[in-house]
Amino acid sequence: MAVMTRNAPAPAALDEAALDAALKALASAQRREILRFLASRAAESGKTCCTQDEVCACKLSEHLGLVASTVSHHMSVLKDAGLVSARKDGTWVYYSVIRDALAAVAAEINTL
Amino acid sequence: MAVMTRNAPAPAALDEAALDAALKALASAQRREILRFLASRAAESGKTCCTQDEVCACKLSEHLGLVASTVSHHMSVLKDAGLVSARKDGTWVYYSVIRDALAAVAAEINTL
DNA sequence: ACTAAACTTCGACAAGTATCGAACTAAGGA
DNA sequence: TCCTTAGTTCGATACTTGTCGAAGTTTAGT
Repeated sequence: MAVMTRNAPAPAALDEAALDAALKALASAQRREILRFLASRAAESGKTCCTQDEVCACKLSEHLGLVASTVSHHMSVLKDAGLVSARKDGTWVYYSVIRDALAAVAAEINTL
Repeated sequence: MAVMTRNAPAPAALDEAALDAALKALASAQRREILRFLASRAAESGKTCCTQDEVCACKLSEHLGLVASTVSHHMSVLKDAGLVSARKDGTWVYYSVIRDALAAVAAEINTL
């Protein structure tokens, strides 16, 4: 489900509030590192909690050296900004980047 | 409007610190409004202090409804981030957008 | 039911940011 | 020289953000 337009035609224009949230979310080195980590799929492959293109919060915690509550905070900022999606499965939460959203932000910057 | 397809060679990759400064600068509605205002050339034309593609600080102050010192603060954030350039002429300072810098930030976001 | 694991929410504190008014600097006139 | 105009710098205050540890929630296993 929800694979949809891989051809990424129109990333859908953002309103000012959405752009603001996205840029505030991106204006943090830790959160950009999270996005890069998700984008790289972290694919140290068959670990217990991560599938091929998703990463669980515990991996992020380990990777960044931050406690779980801090990671949770960053993830909710990214989620609220529409830059990542979360999928819960059992006790784990798998995150992945929403590439179209990043593309939309990039497009908005170019039209500033 | 919009001069469009400039050959946009290579906007030059940003290092992490430059990207951080640029995104922090962009993560403010007031500063984005400043960039839009500069980009539109504000060209209410032949006013006393603004040339065709540049805007003086006093115009920004008026446009945003902020006192001069606050505008000065925002402009130095934008300057330090490399997103605008300033040219002093007499008692006025003319600002203009550095479009390549915005393009570089957009490109970095797309490669996150 | 009890326990453990994986998150999230809450409360607190430190650090950073936005804004103002006041004081300062620089440039052009009268 | 004195005065005015355009901006910058400084100091204060209010707001926002990043981070932690502690407590709460949800899910799975025994």
